[in-house]
Amino acid sequence: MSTRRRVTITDVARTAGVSVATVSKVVNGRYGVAASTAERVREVIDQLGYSSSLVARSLRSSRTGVIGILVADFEPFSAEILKGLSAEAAGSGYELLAWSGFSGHAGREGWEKRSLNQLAGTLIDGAVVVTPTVVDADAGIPVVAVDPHTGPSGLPMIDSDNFHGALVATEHLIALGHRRIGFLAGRPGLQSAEERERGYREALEKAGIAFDPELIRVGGYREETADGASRELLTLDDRPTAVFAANDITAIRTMKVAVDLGLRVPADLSVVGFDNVPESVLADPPLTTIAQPLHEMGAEAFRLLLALLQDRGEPDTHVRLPTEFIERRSTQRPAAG
Amino acid sequence: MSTRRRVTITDVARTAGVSVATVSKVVNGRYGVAASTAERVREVIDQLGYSSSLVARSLRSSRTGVIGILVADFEPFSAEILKGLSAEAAGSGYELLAWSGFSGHAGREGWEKRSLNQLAGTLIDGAVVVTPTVVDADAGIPVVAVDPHTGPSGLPMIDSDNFHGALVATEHLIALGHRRIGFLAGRPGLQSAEERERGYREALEKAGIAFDPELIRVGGYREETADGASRELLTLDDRPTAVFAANDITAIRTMKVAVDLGLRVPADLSVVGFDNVPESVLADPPLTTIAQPLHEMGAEAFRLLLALLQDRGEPDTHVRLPTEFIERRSTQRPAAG
DNA sequence: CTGTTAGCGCCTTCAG
DNA sequence: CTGAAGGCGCTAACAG
Repeated sequence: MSTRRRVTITDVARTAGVSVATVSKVVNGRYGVAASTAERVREVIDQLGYSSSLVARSLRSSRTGVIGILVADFEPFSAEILKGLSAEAAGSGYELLAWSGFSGHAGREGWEKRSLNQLAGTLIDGAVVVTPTVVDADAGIPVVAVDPHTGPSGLPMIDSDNFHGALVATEHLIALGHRRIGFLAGRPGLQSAEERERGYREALEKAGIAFDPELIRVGGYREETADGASRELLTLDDRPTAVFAANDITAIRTMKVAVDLGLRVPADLSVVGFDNVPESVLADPPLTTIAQPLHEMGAEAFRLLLALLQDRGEPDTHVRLPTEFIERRSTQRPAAG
Repeated sequence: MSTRRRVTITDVARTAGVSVATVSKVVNGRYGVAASTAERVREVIDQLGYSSSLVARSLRSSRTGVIGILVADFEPFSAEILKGLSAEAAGSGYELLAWSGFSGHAGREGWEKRSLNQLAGTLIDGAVVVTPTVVDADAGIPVVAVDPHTGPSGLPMIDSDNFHGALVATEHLIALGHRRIGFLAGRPGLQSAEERERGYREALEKAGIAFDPELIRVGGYREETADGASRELLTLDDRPTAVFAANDITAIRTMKVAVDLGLRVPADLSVVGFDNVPESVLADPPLTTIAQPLHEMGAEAFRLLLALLQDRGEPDTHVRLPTEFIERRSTQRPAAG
């Protein structure tokens, strides 16, 4: 397949009969090159189709003009963040490099740190890390976290009002008449996961419903981890009549599991999600959920990072965006009133 | 912000009291290092949080284990391709690097070639290019194109049955009773854009409806370019009662423009899109469209590229996937029967 | 104005 | 078993 080698600056220099330094100057528009020489070099560049290697260039010079978006996976949540960020970055002069650091690696653990180490300082000038559980406070470059882990990270961060959203979601189910409400928890260690659980508990308490630890299972935000958990929940002797899943993906998964078990949604089981990723509308039935302004979160992350890169803006900023309740068709009154 | 420098192999070597070569061997699991030394080095690595720089590594060795997905932008279409590709790539041993090569650059022209040149040979082992209009036939690495430009490229490619999809979309409008049907064309140069126009014309001809060049405007697949075009279409003296837009994004945009002009969709204007990106369901009203199997296309692109990387598989493969008609609520019979 | 020199961080011979 | 040396493609000083 790959017969021809990549054309390097050396090839251009040789063909044009000048030194590599001269070519470099022409490419970067530095002064100190005769117009005629520059012209000839440019011709050769066009003819050979040369373009400087990002890798070599970034190894040498500290600034690359590239911003990294580090995600575990390209799933619906990170994809929406990416869209929002991309729209905001257009015309900023920065190129975007989205990196999926998880794929193939043994442990899901520490992908954020590993990815950051691999790219920071050389390839990228700054990074936005999506749902990190561990991050180096100081990676050597500005870093902004979207929906990060619990506890102080020292990182500027963007998230949404997870507690309030979860409260509203659970209150919606309670208002419908549900009393046994299951909770499919998120990824342990993530702040959003904890806040959503807190919102769930708070709503229960406010309504005077006793908290039953049996009704909480860890869905982990991911399809693969949600199946077993929701199955456990739905096969309890006294199974819940409603489930609040900590994100849409696992909520949709729960609906699938319910159907497999012969339950109808929402007739036999109400389900509420969180995020409002596009997939939630496509689900059957369309999912009632709590919307996070994902595009706005991506855009805000970019703005924050840009401020950091330009040495303005507080490093300990915390931007919290509001959530919104979206009622669709996966919830209704419980069968037995 | 960036106080501490990135930790390099030299730091590890110095701390562990060995040479960089030894550290390199430990990292890459090469033989020829005493167990005790290796152990000590590993400890230092953990302690310092070292991880080899992708840039430096890839500059030196030809293989990086990274696959690039080159897009102009992270918009709904490429995001779906990305999701499908990512799911397929999980566990393959390859890391994914999605690169948005357009942002900030002067000309939209030639982003594919530029991006490929910048990354190929150094950073990535292979690439999937999404909707390229120009590509170097031989970039030095295996390349797969998704929904590429017109004419022979010499590249393995994935697309869907654009002609048939467009035919079905237009026939749907005709069957509803529409006679003046506008077409909002796609990005010139892309094969999909041409095929969709061909399908539109073919349907008209089969139905014995005279083709009116006034009813075709170029939407260019993008929001920014679609606004003016659809406005022109909808303000014609004898305006169309239905519009078939070459993709969902511009179809949704057309609905917005229609509303701005005081038209109701679908009562006064029917609209059909193409792609079935998640946004089409979220639109108001939900968009009738032609579905492309976007996730499958991404997955297939990865499979093809993998085959190429492993020196199996034909370089001139062309995978064409079927489309599917999805009726939602943006189309109905024309008002005046 | 142009070429030479010295690395950026890493990996790979090749000696010790 | 370990370390020193060279070079990947490029840029920034510094000579000429």
